[in-house]
Amino acid sequence: MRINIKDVAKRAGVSISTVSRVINDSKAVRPKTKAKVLEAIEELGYKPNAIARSLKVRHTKTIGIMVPDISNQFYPEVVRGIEDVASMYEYNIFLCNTDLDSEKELQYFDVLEEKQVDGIIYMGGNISEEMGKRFKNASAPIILIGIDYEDYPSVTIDNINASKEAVNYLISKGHKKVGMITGKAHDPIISGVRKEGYKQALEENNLTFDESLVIEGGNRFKSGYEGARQLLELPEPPSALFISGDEMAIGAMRAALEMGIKIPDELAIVGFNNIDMAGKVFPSLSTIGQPMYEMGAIGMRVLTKILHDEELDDKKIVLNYSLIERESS
Amino acid sequence: MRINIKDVAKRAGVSISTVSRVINDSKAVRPKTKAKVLEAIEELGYKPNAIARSLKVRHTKTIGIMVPDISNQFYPEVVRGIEDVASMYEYNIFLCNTDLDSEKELQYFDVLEEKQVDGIIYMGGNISEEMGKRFKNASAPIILIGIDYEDYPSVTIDNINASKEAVNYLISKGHKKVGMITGKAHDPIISGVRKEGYKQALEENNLTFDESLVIEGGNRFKSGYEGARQLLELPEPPSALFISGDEMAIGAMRAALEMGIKIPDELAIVGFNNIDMAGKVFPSLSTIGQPMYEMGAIGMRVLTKILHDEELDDKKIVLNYSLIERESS
DNA sequence: TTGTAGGCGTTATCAT
DNA sequence: ATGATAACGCCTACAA
Repeated sequence: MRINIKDVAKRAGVSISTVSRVINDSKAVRPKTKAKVLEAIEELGYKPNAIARSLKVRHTKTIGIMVPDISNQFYPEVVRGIEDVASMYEYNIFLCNTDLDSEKELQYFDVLEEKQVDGIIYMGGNISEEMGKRFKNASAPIILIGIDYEDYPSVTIDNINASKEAVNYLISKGHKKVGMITGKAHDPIISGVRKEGYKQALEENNLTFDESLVIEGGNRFKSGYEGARQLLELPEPPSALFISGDEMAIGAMRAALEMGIKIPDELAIVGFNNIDMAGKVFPSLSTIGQPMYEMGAIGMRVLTKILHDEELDDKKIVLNYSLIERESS
Repeated sequence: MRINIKDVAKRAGVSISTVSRVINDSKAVRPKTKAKVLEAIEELGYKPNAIARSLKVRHTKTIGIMVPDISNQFYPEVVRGIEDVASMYEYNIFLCNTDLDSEKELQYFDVLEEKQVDGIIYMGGNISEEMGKRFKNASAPIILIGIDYEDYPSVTIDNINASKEAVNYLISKGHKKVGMITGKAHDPIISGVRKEGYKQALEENNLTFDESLVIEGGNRFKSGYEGARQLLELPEPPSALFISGDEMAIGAMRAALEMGIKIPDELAIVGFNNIDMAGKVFPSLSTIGQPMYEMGAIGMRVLTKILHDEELDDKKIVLNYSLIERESS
């Protein structure tokens, strides 16, 4: 049987209140009795029950994080960032994989609230209407990472300018025909916004946008591979590819290599995200770097500020991206 | 103010017990009153407080998972496996990154217990003495993944035979001089056991073990890169490398490629783990495949069995590894 | 079928 | 400086 505060009170010959006082070291308690209590705790191997405590104090020191898929390259880094600062402030994290499935999202959101998390960090493609309602009625503060929505605090990068810069860069290298592989069509940022940046860059450079040069991918290696094959088998294939996800970009490189197309001489590629592997593959991948760890860390940091009623100088944080030139371009 | 069971009781004009009964749909409750209650719940947007519930029922439907580093290639997969089956059984997971630091491990273990997790899944290099004590006194069942210890349930692969098979394979390809890059020296499995397999294979093939051909790495890309350079610059460099981690192996490939050494013609490499990227890099990496997702899923499955007092036919589960031949060998 | 009340392990207020 | 005691929100005998 798990032992509780009462047991140690008895053992130490004091009341449970003083035991409580020493474990929270609140108020003054005579050194001598404190010692007695500590001793009892030690002997009994007592550990306070955080659940009971939470019920009383009305917070749990835990936060929930909703992420599409932790096994997807992009997220472990940001989750790590979150967890590092969470643990600094003594929060634990519930990890929830939503697979971008709005049913799952809703469910997780509910249990997170039932479990009385102090805050929620949300990552995902887009916020469904139903989810929006949940957000509105949420009893815990919500932070968005990688996405923006209404007036919730968020940390993002400027995806549109990042994309524009990527394809501008490709164009500046002399490419007249640059193709693109996006994410799933319904994803407003990986597909929507980044494609918009791509279009704008083309326009600014007086190149015509050609729908047949952009392929809808699925964010994973395979769709990059297949997308690239499709593009590269065109009668007049593009000489450069902007791909809105590194894993897809690596798939695309693979396709090119297999087709005997030389990178970067015959085909230049720039990806997006700067996942860990981007710098490690051969040839290494040029890409737009998102500061993933920082996005997580900063997101969690603003959450702690909200939780501790600290002043928030900016609800909408947009971090710097960077164009990382490597061997693929 | 968060609304509670009392509020809905009042609203529905019933007692809190009947409300409790409908939300747990235990016992019979007249359809009509049930409807009333449901309606009240709906109107009020009531969500049961799982903390209060946990305090009463003495379990939390959450488990803790301790992992060295979620941003390290190997773990996201297994965590995903864990989470998938956890969510099937309606458990949530606390994710803790220990960095293999025993201080952190101890701390996390304590808060996990204070937060009354129903079980703990532990992954890590080795179990310190202090940690062993914690295990012994733990009030929650513990499952080990990727490591074995005393009589705790564990799911692993046969690392020694896996390693042996890897280098046997290399030798069968005609290599007489095969080097190795291990993990950190103190890690009993990534360094200890896998190195042992390497030695045994050498021995079985009447090749002499040469300490200067094995380098202690650090599990990451960089140490693979540096280790390979070191080995490859030897007057008589090995023609094959067995590397006890794919990320290091990819680093090693990189080093070779930069040195103008052709893979696999001049240097064959086989790694360990079969991380996601192993099949995606160029050239693709031959490796020992650990069923990472399954290890997580199965580990969690046995935990649920323990939690539900189901029969456990085997405490020590060892899964099949597989030698995956790709382009690097 | 429904309601009353005690208790889960704490914290915090109010006495002492 | 310390001790009783009433919550916190829920579940569950037991009673009605």
